[in-house]
Parts: sequence; structure tokens; C-alpha cells
Amino acid sequence: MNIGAVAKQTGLNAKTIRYYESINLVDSPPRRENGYREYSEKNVQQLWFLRHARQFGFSIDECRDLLSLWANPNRKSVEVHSLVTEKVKHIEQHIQELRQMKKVLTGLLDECPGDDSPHCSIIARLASEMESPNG
Amino acid sequence: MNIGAVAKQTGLNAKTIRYYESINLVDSPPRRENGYREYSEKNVQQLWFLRHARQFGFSIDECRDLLSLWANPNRKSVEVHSLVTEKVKHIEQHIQELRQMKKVLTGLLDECPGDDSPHCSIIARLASEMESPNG
DNA sequence: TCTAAACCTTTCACTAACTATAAGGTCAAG
DNA sequence: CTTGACCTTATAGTTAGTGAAAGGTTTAGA
Repeated sequence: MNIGAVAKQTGLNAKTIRYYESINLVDSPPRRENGYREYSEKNVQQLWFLRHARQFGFSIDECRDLLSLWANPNRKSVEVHSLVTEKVKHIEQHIQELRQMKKVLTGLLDECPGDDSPHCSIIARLASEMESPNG
Repeated sequence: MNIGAVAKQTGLNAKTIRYYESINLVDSPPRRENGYREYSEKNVQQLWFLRHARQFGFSIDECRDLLSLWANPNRKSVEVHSLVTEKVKHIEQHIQELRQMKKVLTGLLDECPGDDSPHCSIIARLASEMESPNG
């Protein structure tokens, strides 16, 4: 299969596929006489794996670990379990940070008239020299 | 004031301050004879503004808009209000995406034994060739 | 007076995960 | 024979800085 067909099938951009190869995230497929990449079923499966893992929010480095666990028949499922558990914790942290931001911004919005006047407490708050905007 | 003192006061890294200057986000302070930057009160206030805006989660480009609104005495507070409203919407979207990720991953964790066996439904799920991991 | 530490300067390279562009070779259809 | 859709590579751009190299300046202390 050519890279274009693989891209269509997996939903990955052809450039993304070449990029994954360039950073040695996936096996390099063999080349035909004309230099085109010839993807085997195994090559395509690796790319499917990556598409899914990336959609789940795993970083490239985490994908590297997951791919290696996938390839290892002696893996222990606890390894996968703890990797994913860590990921969930980070996502939770991130959500908390975003919630805090949203809370502060929403509070500022309530204080800004939002009309034709130049007076705006949001701008005033940003321009203030206090140590922290949360303080 | 020298850059080090400004950095200490505002909590910004000196390199970050030079970076903001290099992308023309803030006014370039004048130089002394020895080439050192000499920060005025106004220069420092711009940096305070940036520190706060960045802490609130605004991107550099958004900060550019906010700085320009701050500098403009003819601004209408509705402009600030809608900029911040947009920001809140994006944050909400982001939170929703992260919640969805977390939900899927948590679901997968429940199905993985997390023991010494190699069988793991998370890996199986990632390796599957279905169109979407949400499907 | 000499020296060492603590400043300051610049430029380049690196981070994550691609995407865009340029410049070119190959293949299939009309 | 040409057009367009493929494929190839290398380079640079994206975000928001950070780290390192290599050097000039200032200040405090022996």
C-alpha cells in the first residue's frame, strides 16, 4: 500500500506518517524501486495504534512506551494500567487548572460593564502591580 | 532599573523579558552607555500587565490585543469583555475535551486486570482497527 | 590592585508535534 | 504529450519560552 492509501485508511496525514517514521516511532516500511514506501499490514497496524493512542491524549513519548508494551508478549498488564492511571491523574490536574482560570475570568467578566465606555475592571486588574492576580 | 531587578519585581524570568522585547510585545527600554537596558516605570508596568495576562491563560497574541486595548483611551469595554468571553468559551471547550478523554481512559482502566498477566484490554483497544476509539 | 562573583550582552539551538513550502521525480488517463 | 495526482526530500515555521556558549561590566573583598 502507498502512503496515501494508508493515510486515508487510518485517518492520519501522510506527512504525519512520515514524521512518525523520521523520529523512529514506527518501523520504516521497505521501498519499491521508484522510492515509494510500501506499507505492510504490520506497518499499518502500528499506525492505527498510534492514531488511537494520540486520540486518547497520549504524548509521542507515552506512545513509544505503549507501542513497546504492545510488542512485548511478556508485558504485565499492571504496567499498562499504571501508565494510564498516571495519564488520568495528569488530565485531572489539567482540568483543575483550567477550571480555576475559568473561575477567575468569569469573575472579571461580571465586573466589566461591556459597553461603549473605556472603563474596564479587567484591564485595571491586569495593569495592577499586585504580587498575584489571585491575591 | 536593570533587567535583573525588573525580573525579581515582576516575577518574570529575565530571558522571558528579553524575549517579549524581541517579538515587539513590549516597548524596548533605552540603553545605558554600557549597553544595559534601563527600565522606566512605564516599561515595568507593561511587564506587570503581561505577567498577569499570561497567568490568566491568555496567549501572546491575545496579550498583544489586551495591551493595545489598555493603551487606547478610546477603547470600549465591550471589546475587552468579548475577548475575555471568547477565552472562557475556549477554556470550556478544552475542559470538555479533557473530560471526555478522562472518561474513556477510566473506562478502559476498569477493564484491565492490572496484574502480572500480559492480557490487557487497553492495549487491545489501541491496536484495534476500528474507525474511532469512541465508536 | 587583583580577582572572583554576579551581573549584563548576543546568538544559536532546543523543546512538541506536527504543518507548510519548495523543488523535484513518477505514474495513469486522455 | 501533457495534465494532474501521486510520491520524494529538505527546510522552515508554529508556541512560548529555556539552555548554553562566549563574552563584556560592575562590584565586593583580600
